[in-house]
Amino acid sequence: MKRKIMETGILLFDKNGFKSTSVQDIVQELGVTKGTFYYYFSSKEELLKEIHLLYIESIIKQQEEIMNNPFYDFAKKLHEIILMQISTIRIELRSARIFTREMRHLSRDNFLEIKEKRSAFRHNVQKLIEEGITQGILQKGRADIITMAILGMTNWSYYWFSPEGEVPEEKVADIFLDLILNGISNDSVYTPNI
Amino acid sequence: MKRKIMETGILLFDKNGFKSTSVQDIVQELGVTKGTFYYYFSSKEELLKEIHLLYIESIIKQQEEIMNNPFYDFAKKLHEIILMQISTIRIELRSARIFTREMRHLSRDNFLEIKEKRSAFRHNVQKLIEEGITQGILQKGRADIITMAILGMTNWSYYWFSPEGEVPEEKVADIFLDLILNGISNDSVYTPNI
Amino acid sequence: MKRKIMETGILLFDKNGFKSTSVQDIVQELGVTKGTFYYYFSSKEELLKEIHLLYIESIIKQQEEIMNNPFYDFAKKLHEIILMQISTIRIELRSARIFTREMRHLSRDNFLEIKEKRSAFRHNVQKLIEEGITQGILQKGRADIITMAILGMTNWSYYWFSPEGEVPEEKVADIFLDLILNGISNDSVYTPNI
Amino acid sequence: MKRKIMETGILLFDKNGFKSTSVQDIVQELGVTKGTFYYYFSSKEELLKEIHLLYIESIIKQQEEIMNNPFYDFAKKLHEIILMQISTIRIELRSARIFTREMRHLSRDNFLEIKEKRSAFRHNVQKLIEEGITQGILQKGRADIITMAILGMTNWSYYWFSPEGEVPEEKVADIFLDLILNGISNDSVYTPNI
DNA sequence: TATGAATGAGCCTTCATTCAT
DNA sequence: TATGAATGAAGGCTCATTCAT
Repeated sequence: MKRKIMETGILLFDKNGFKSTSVQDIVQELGVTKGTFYYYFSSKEELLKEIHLLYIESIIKQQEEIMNNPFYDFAKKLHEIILMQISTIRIELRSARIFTREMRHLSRDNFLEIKEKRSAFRHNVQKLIEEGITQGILQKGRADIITMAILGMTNWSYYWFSPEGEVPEEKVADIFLDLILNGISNDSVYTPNI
Repeated sequence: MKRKIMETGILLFDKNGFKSTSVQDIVQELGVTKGTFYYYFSSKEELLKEIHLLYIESIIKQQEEIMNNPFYDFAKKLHEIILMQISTIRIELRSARIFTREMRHLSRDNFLEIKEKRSAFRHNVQKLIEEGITQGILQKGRADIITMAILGMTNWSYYWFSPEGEVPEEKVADIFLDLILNGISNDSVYTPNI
Repeated sequence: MKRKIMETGILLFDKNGFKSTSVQDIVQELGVTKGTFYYYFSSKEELLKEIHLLYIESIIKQQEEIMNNPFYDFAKKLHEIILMQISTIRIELRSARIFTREMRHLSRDNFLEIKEKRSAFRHNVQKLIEEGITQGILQKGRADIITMAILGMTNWSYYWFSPEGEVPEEKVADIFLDLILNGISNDSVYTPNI
Repeated sequence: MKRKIMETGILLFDKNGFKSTSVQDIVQELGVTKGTFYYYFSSKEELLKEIHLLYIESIIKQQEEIMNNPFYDFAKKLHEIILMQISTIRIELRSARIFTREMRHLSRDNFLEIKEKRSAFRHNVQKLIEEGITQGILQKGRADIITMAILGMTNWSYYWFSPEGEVPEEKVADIFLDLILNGISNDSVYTPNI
């Protein structure tokens, strides 16, 4: 039952937003009563928090498996991390969207707890970029801003990518990775602001 | 007064979200009463709609000025469009965030009206990419997905870029443009998935 | 309207208790809606607080007028204060009962504010007793416990005295005063615990 | 277990009131579940009723032992009854307070049952006063109102007397009895309202 | 142009109680 | 004897909106 409530919560929070989804909406969908909801969750916010935790802990775990894989070189790691995020869409699209949109509705304590894990995820990506620079594979540059550019691409994909569309997720990951590493210009002569 | 209501609405919708901001919150901030609000706006949603329109029409207008500037070549246009979006942060950060987060709270008709303009903006970027390809400046590829990657970078910047930070917006735009055109790898030999 | 809400609140809080009286009960009695209630009071507790304040400030004011009356001697003052409390029944019986029964439902801050005024009332009575002792009118003794005995008599009367009964309030006040000053035994020879 | 539930009920009903104490509060305090509660009591009200009965039957029994003691004269009886009530504080303070405050939450039938016993207690006191008058020990007067004055003193003591304070209960009983019999004025010449 | 009073629907949450196990 | 899951009614409170002035 708890799992069913979470699934329905994810569905409705994504569709209508946390604030616009009432506990009534959730239990009605499940054919149970409000009392049941509060038997499993102490508040609507707790449900939101558990949804956040489930998601962030899942992708942090995947990320760490990639980072710690001794058979992966730098490029493979970057590719896998980007692919992982895009692939996540297929099974956790809704959670991912809730994650980026509804975090502000967590209370201060829960907010900070989630924010910390979110930062950890970002730092791991940034660390990877910095390693690439150290190894001479990447150009020197602002690793922090590059990181944000990459996360921007992947996070934004939750709002347009459709697993049912004509382009499969692997293809999107390839395009992203190629863009990030090589750019899209035909030669390398262009220098901005000249 | 109408302008002041809009400004306060932007402030609060951004800070707390559309659903979590009550008409009471807005008028209280201004020291007027609810009656006043409803004299200028027929509903809370209408305020949201006007905020959306003000923003999207402003950036569409800027975009078109760039696109139609006969003195700009392709690269300059791309640079200017990216810079324009980042620069917007300084004066319209809040509107931009509301734009990406609260659109779902518009009623069907208003939603469609805004969505159309939003698509127009995206299509203009995509058209620019396609021109670049046609002109041989860019490599052949999925212009649509490249467009989403670019929009992802810029839209995401609303959630981390701070005009008060150490990196100025022009620098961010340069980094983004360089990433998009040339990538970040040290050479061009890398080919993913081989 | 605010006054009407207070009157109804006094009626129902006395009859059924603060906790057992819902805001719905109050507004239903008045034929208005809950919104109206919350237009005048920020919470149910605030109504309770205002009821407390109205009562305690009223009797403190009366008490001070008696205490400061230069034409009253000690005995007259004591008589008037006891009579005042009994007389209050006729118009503020319900408030008086709420006062002694529902105070615990005030939040900490409101509780302390009311408690302070309540103590002031008690201290004034005790001060009067101490004056009587100093002036040689009363026997020496524990003024504090005597005070509690007197307050017990008068406060308890709220639970049995009926203004419609055969004994008028002045008569009750006389009996109380006589009991306090002279006791009920036929002579003064009795000494307890011998 | 039943006894433990009653003890906890007494504790919490006194501390927070009947209405503000949930069955959940009680079983939580005991580390058991709601099912257990309903195994021993058919409803929350039944617990309240048993608490009332336990208390009132206990003090009625004590009262009757005093009244029927052939070695006690009138004054001794009055003294013992007052002392008994004050002494009760030490072991049954909470029950006594619940008794005077929560009776209204009993259903009609239970209410009447308890009320009858309560009246019996009061009538016994009044009968004692009347006997004193008949025997010429007390002045003629309204025995009913005198009774209420005495009960007021003793009942009120539940709200201020502390067994840990500097004045022991025997001393309080002595002061009360002396006040009732002899009054507190230094002579007997005072006549009110002249 | 602006106010202030009122509405009514809906929201989150609590809680006494039931019942199969 | 005791548990754990579930119910359903009610409670306090919020809020977008209306309307006479």
